[in-house]
Amino acid sequence: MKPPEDRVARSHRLALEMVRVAERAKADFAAAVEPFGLPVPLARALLLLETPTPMHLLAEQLACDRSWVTGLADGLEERGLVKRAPGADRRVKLLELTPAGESLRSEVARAAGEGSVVMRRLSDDERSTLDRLLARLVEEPASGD
Amino acid sequence: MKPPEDRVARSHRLALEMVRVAERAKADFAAAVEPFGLPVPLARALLLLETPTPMHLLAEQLACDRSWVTGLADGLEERGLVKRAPGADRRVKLLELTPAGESLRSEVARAAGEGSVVMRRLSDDERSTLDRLLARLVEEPASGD
DNA sequence: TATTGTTATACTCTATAACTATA
DNA sequence: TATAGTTATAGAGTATAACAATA
Repeated sequence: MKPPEDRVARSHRLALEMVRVAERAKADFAAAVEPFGLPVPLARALLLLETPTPMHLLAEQLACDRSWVTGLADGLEERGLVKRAPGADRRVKLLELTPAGESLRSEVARAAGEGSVVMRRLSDDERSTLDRLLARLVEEPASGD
Repeated sequence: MKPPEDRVARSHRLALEMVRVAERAKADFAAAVEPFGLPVPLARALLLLETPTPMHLLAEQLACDRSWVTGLADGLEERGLVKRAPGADRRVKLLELTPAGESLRSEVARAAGEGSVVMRRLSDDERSTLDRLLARLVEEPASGD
């Protein structure tokens, strides 16, 4: 009865550490983005807008509600970074980066990558290993997981 | 100028995946804890109280403000899971598990471990590898990081 | 003066529900 | 009838500021 308990306890400890690292990653992101004067949720959205994107699809990518995206779009539009463009289906609005949005997006992407713990603390090999493990952890459950 | 950009972009992607996995881990924790009828923040605190702990130290372990700990202590006390005991320094209060708190704590710890993605998706070897990588990512920066 | 716990209040990120205009 | 975006409101999880007791 001891060995199974040990695996369980260790798994819990690792889960906690994953959360700690993620918090670190978020803090790094916030720090990397701060010089641009862009609130974090807006920066997250900006990075996803490499290509014109229907608002409901952005909601899906951010794993949030459509109503939250309305506010994000407002914020980005106020700053002149995106514009709402009509979609083929007239219910749909596309969020499309302005030239200012494009250039800010690439600056923010670079800063976010360079500022990340993953960049600063791991070697290329370690990044490959981590990549593989994370893929296991986020992959869709096969039938009956 | 291309290779460095690739490493940067990849690091950012990995950081995003860490966050996704952590969110998964949190959702797993919430699901594991839900049957106990204990709000998540209270469950997190409970798990840290293996031994009687000054409130300001719990705040440190949870990486939150002291004022938040007051509410957590209230919640745990209302449920009969901890009691506030006087410390040596009379400003300090120790949070100490009651017998009910002890037994619930070990049940919750088991459920949280068993419910975690890390437990369900990874082999023992993979857990060891992950452990090593996470340690690199959370370790204190050596002088001049 | 500095620190512990407390209280009241405010803030950030996000969800829910109800609305409108299309489909 | 169902879906896209909007609006107003509400909630969870936290921080901040000011305070009393103690060091």
